[in-house]
Amino acid sequence: MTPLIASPRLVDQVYEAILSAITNGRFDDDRRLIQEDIAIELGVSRQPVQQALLLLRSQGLLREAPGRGLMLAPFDVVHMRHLYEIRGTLDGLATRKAAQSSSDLIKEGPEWIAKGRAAIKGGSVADMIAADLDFHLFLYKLSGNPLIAESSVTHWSYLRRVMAEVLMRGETPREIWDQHEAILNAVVARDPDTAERLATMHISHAADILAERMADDNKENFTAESKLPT
Amino acid sequence: MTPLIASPRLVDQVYEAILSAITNGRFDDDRRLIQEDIAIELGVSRQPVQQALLLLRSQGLLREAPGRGLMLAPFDVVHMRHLYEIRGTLDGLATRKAAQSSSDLIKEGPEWIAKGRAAIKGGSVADMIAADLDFHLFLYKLSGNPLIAESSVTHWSYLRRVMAEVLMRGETPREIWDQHEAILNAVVARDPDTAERLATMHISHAADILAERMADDNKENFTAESKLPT
DNA sequence: TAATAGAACTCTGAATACAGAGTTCTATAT
DNA sequence: ATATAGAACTCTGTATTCAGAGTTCTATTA
Repeated sequence: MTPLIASPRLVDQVYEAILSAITNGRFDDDRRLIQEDIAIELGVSRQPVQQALLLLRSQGLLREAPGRGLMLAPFDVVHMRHLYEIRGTLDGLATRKAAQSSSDLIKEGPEWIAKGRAAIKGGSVADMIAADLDFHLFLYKLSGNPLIAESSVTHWSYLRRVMAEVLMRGETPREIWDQHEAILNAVVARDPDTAERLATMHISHAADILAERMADDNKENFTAESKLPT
Repeated sequence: MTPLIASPRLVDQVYEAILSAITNGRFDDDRRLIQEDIAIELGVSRQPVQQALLLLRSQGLLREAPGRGLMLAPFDVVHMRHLYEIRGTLDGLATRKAAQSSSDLIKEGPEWIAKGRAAIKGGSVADMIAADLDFHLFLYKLSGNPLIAESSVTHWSYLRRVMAEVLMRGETPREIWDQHEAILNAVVARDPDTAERLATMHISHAADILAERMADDNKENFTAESKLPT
């Protein structure tokens, strides 16, 4: 009695396709996204592609290229920090509210933790990111405010890209899942203050790690400066 | 040396046109938005209209109508509360950061307050809403995190509609601008804790007012229940 | 050899055309 | 008078076409 409206809309599929191509690093940083190329590759007309790109651009994932067309929005440490600042407060709110709620859903918590640890053992970056996202979405859902998850969609599509790039090299910080577990415990214990505090700390810790890594391989991969047209 | 790329894109203009039509209450709650009608009215083809609607829908302002086409997303007290919950934390963050920053912009503060008070005296609802938005945007800018303003765009396009509907009847709560002034003072005094606290309180106060008003003229104007297809 | 006019090309945004899903209307049968 | 088959209509999503802005290439000239 819930779904009712399936969405076989081409736009949505194209949107997903492009998004996953981006997060999987299948686009070079300086490569321009040409409507027609994508259309041909996906076997559709330019129309739905154009709309999907419009959406992606409105979410800040793509930028107007100086000359012509669109390209990936360059990401730099500053921008990442800004993103995490917002996510920090939003996650704090979500976790606080989760600790105040009394949903049955809470029982699923340990499962998500287990999955996360398994992903780390497994070694697939994509799986790790997915598990991380899943855990946070779980908290959002628990919060009872559906808009939190909705707002974070944009952030995550961006973060997935950063995380992918960063986790690819260097080992994954294992303590992340200890922190997740601590957060979960605070939620289960119905301790909103602690839960919020832990969540906020967790996010800022994650931001620090990313910043450090980004600083490391700065020269090769992260070009923050916009090459001005001469 | 900044703008360079003007955007004579039709989509943007159509987007703005529809948005302002919505916030000005020029659409009945149950009226469906027909691409072709809008296109004709604006003297463009369906293409840019469709894209603008896509954007609007992706921001939650429009909903797929059960039968056919799009209609205004129904708003109810619960949804409004969720919105304000997020805005509360975001505004709290912005204000805290504003109090920590040391921008010259702060000097503009009193101007915005004056404008707000003038708007209330003037009596135009649109002006009041604009002034309110302007003040908060001012705080966002002061925060130094551009993403805060960006995230709140969606919220505001929704809020404008609620506020318009609600402020139209009943007098405008005058204390709002006293609160704004108090917030500004805390920011000027470089007192992040107080600033954040005041901002959060301000938002939750505003939410209470809206909720009360919405409850009042509930039966006529605010249809929260989704008429299930029989 | 270096600079430049302009031809050819690329790519986008917008308009128009087309096909299909779902709704409403109408006329017939009970 | 009411129910119903199906014709006609509405509106959407997608494809195709068109026009223009900006770029790149080429050939001519100083």
